[in-house]
Amino acid sequence: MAPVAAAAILHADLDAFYASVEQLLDPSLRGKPMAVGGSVVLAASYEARSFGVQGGMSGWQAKQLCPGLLFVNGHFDRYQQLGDEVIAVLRDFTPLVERISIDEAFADVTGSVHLFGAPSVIASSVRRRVREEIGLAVSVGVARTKHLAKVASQVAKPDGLVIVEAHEERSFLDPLPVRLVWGVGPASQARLAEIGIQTIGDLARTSPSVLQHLLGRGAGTKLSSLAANHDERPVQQRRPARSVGAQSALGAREPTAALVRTTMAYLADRVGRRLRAGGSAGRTISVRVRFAGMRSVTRALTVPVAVSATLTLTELAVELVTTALAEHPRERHITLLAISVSNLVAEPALQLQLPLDLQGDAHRPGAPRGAARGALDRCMDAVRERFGGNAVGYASVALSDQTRVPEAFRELAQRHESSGATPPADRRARSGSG
DNA sequence: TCTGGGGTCCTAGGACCC
DNA sequence: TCTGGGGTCCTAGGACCC
Repeated sequence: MAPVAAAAILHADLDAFYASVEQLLDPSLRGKPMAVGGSVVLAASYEARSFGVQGGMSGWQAKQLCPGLLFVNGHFDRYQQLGDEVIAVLRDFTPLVERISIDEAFADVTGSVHLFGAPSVIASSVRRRVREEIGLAVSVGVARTKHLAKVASQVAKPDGLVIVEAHEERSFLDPLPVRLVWGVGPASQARLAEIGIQTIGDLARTSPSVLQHLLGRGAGTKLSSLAANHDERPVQQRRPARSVGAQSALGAREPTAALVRTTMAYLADRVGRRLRAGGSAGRTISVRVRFAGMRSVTRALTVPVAVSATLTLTELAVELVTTALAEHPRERHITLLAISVSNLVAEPALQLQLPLDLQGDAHRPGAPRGAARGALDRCMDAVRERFGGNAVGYASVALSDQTRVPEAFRELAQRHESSGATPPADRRARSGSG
């Protein structure tokens, strides 16, 4: 009898993904400090990182650090496509692939060794194929658990492979900074530092009750078990989304009724479209209002029937935002509005919105009611699918001035839409808005 | 000049029911 | 009329991740 093979998990993480894709597409960018974005750095090449440029930084801050920094617009459709191709390479070795973002995935290759060789061989094959067939560098960590594999891939960057054998897990983890533990961010890191915890080894030597006291019961327990290297989470092929949201930064604006209505219509439209495209609807509608100084409040409402109709979402969201604003009368400006729909359920064949509409509030004359809303949405979705995302829209959305949102982010959010010619209807709407 | 957009999970308190 | 115990659902806020 052969011994039972130890579990082997790969974590594959593309290096500086957006920036690397841009360098792949445009050879003149290769070897140069460059970033995707403009007002904000979405991703920085390794050449830029050596100057201290990091994702999330403001564009101007990045320029201070690296005066020669080149900014390019993102090609988000290409990111999605190339990310998909990398995942497809992983799937050639095992069906057990858990994608956790556009550029990152776990693969359980425990059962694949008979076909493809040892985990280290598989990892090398993945890296070679991604390099040769797609043209990108991917770092890979290989270990017995997801957490170890993920830590290993971080250590492997850039363009490396780190294999953690079962007998060396402790010696691998102990000297690493706590920041590499999944779930330790700036806040936890600061709290841990206060009691002298710097490394994962320090963390592992700290009693769970101390960590629970410091970070809360849930976080403390989770951290203890990860640091003690007890990670039993399986690679899960697909988890359904638990929420769908959209947000829009506004600068500092006076929260007029018109601004709230227009922005929430725009956001509800995006969320509604994605819900319907995914065949789902949600019962809980949450909004977030951010005031100057990053203070923010959230308001949520759970309704008896799941909704996905744009107009219904808009009305509920406007009401929630209006309530939140009324409770903060001293705030002069808002800097962001957001909507999120959770408590998701698979959408029934027909929208069951009638009970909600019986509330009958907030309807403008001529606004579609009840089941008509679902029909209208489906109609507009179909037109958009054929003619592009801006072909039709609710008047208030088409007329809205949402151009403050950086182009890159909007393209990311709207990457499924065609970039073809702007239909006449849309031009009229825009020029009509003055 | 503090920053963009899309998510997940956890906690604490309250309402409500049995 | 008040008390005790237990469960579920909802809301608001926060930390964290990519």
